Formats: sequence, C-alpha cells, structure tokens
Amino acid sequence: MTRKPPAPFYRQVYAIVWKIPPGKVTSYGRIAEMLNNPGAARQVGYAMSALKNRADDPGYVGIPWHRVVNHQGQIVIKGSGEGRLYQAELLREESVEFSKDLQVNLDGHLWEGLLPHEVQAVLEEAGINPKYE
DNA sequence: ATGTTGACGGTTG
DNA sequence: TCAACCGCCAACA
Repeated sequence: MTRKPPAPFYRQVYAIVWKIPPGKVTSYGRIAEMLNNPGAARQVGYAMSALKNRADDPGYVGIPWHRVVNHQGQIVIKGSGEGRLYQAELLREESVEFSKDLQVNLDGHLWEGLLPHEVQAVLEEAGINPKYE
C-alpha cells in the first residue's frame, strides 16, 4: 500500500531534519530559515506532527524529529504531556541536558545548522526539485 | 476556490 | 518575567 508522498515543503523539512546530529537540537524557526522560508516555522512543526501518520511508512521512520524544539529550547508537543515526556526521554538517551524539566540547555546542544550551499546539496540528494525558494 | 488548522515566533502590556 | 495577542503560510478538507 504505497502511500501518497508528503507535500513538497514537508519533504524539504524532513531532508534537513535527517541531518541533525545525535546530541544536538535545532528549532522550527531555524529550519524554516535554512529553507529560505522564514515565517514558515509553524509549517515545520506541522510537518513533524504529520510524521505520526507515517509510523509504518519506510523512508519516514527514523527521522530524528525529537531533535527539533522551539526557539527557546523547550519541548512543545501539543496534547497530554505524554508526547513531551517521550521526546525528553529520547533526547536524554543522547545525553542532551535540560536546565529545567523540559528546557534544553541550548548552549551545549544547539546544532550549528547548514550553510545555504549545503542545504542545496541536501535537497538535491533527496531528489527534491528546488521549487521553493 | 475558500476556509480551517496549528509540535511557531515576535510583540505587547 | 509572563501571558495573551496576532501575523505567519503550507496542507488539507
């Protein structure tokens, strides 16, 4: 049962998220900026949310979605706190430190991100036509 | 085509 | 500081 592939912007987001190294985090807004689409931070979050509908879709399992937090380093999954605790657990397994309960210590764990030409290469590698620029 | 929906982020009071 | 607003914009129904 092949499933309809995600929309273009979501695929761009996933291609970037794959590149976040273990033990590092970045924010929804910074991913949007890397994609040359500042202001689309909410859409980045929505792309993460959409992953739970693809738990059985090979190619989208294993995306390190837990390494994406808000610009303050906080875990902001919506719903009853289970999702937040789960994300915190996944990060702790990578020795990410929290200054408070669910507040990531960004000083030591913020991902440097990709340069524009590196983003291009990543999108190219993912076979995404550079439609969105 | 049109209205709704947010795992955001900045501004305000 | 902190909470409440509000602009943002791709997906989706």
